[in-house]
Amino acid sequence: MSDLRETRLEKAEALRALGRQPYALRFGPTHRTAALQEAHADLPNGEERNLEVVVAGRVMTRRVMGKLAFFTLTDESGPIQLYLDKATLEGLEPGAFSQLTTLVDAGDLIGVSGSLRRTDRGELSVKVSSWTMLSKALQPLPDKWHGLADVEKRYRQRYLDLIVSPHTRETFRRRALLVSGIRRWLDERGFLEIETPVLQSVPGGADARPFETHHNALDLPLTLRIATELHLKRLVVGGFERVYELGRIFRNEGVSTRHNPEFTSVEVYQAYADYIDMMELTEQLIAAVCLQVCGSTAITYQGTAIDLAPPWRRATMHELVEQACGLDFTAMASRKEAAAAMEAQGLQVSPLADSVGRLLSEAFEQTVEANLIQPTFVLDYPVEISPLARPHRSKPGLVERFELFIVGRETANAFSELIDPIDQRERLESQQQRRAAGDLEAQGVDEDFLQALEVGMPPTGGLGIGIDRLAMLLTDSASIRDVIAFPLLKPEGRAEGRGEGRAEGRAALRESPPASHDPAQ
RNA sequence: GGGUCGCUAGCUCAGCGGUAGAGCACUCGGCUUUUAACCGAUUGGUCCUGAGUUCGAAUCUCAGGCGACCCA
Repeated sequence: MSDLRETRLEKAEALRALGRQPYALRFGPTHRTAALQEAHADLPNGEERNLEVVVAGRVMTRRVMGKLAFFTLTDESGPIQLYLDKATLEGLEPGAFSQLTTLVDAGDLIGVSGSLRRTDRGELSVKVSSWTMLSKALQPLPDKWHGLADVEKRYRQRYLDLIVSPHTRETFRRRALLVSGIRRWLDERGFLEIETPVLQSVPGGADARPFETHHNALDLPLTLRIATELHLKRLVVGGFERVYELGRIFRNEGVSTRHNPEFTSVEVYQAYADYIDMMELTEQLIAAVCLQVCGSTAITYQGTAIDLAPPWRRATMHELVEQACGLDFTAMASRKEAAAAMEAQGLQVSPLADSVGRLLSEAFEQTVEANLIQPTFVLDYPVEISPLARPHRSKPGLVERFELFIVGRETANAFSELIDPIDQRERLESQQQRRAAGDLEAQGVDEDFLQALEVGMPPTGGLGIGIDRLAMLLTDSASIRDVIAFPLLKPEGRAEGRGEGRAEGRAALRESPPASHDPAQ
């Protein structure tokens, strides 16, 4: 409501009139609040410690009672109580107490200095002797007790969610630890992170529709990358034996609790390795970062206990499908036979699935996937759905590929990479035909990538891990939007009305005196 | 793409055909040990948007917007 905002603007002006700037330049806290809480846990109730501390943060709650007041101040590490005693504050500066209690609102950022005192009720507090306004908030905080319950508002105004929800802060803190932990683990093992282009002429490396954009100066249509795979492989051709890239991927797809159009992956390539090596790498890497982030490899996800201690279960797709629905796809001689068997089991058969291998994959999705709760490597995929993976060393029609499933979700995908340039060309051309036939997710032919393979690529193991899904797992988050700070949402319908409000606000600000921080003055 | 649910004060919510409500926040007054402080008074509304039904719509109907969840 603009009334609340007007009141706060008036308070900002009142501060200026008193010689207190509502927006400070800098401030030097001596401590974080959590460090104080920990270091002075032994301070008895009702006693004071003769130590000068300076803390800064956001005022979360105010309790004013005449000549004494208590505020809760929160910095990134957590809260601490401010003990505001009129006699102490006004001893140094007349009016300081009443200014503090009338011109500082919940939501403002302030800095205080004072000594430490534990109140009679046992709350460690900074007994404030002086205070500084650091940033005057014009908007009120959400309800201090209920917080921000509106899920949509939590996503649209994540800053509010972060201010009032410690749990949300912890989620993004853990995500940051996860990302840095993965990089550190790989760096320590000699992997180099090399950045590859986001803007590409030929999207490749995955089956997905890309976002399309345009380069003006070159008058060139471009797409945002749907994978980092083909460029990282070029780097392996170039002689880097261990490379990775952790970064943003863009796929022009729907939004769900498991999909955001932009998401984060890490792809890892190791020369002279195969998919067996990548399985080991995957479980070691994920177990290590889980231990760092969660303190244990035994975690709980949405009420289910998950054990990420290696080694993890390994089973072929054929075995898992047979166990789940009794269908032995190794015995299926034709698509027709496989389709009939699936329909007899009550499974859905898509007309787009034009081979035994694609039907196997559909049967897997329908009968197995959701039940793979504990970490499971699913091995040996049909070649038709794996155009970049090497043919299996002993199983015709299959490739050396695994996907990792945890809590029913695909979390990683890896191959013994296909390095035979002739085979690769045939596979991509076959993809191209599907594309021409209307499969918008089928890959195109990247001639430069094929050229690179012809120069000679060492046998290589490659791996991709979905960082967002891993973050969901390690933060016990039900939706991918809970682990993406600013998930994609449609613009609000009421944007016009709000825009007008903001325009008024800017105009109002311009009416205030000329900026005193102009260096020319 | 289909289904279910939601959208009312800054926040959290009630109201479900008859004057638009509560708690917190805000404003004012009181209060030197509170921590969802308390006590008293006041203020605050495009009931998501539009159309329809009706003497009368936040409430019923239809269409649309945004979101959540489930299914594909």
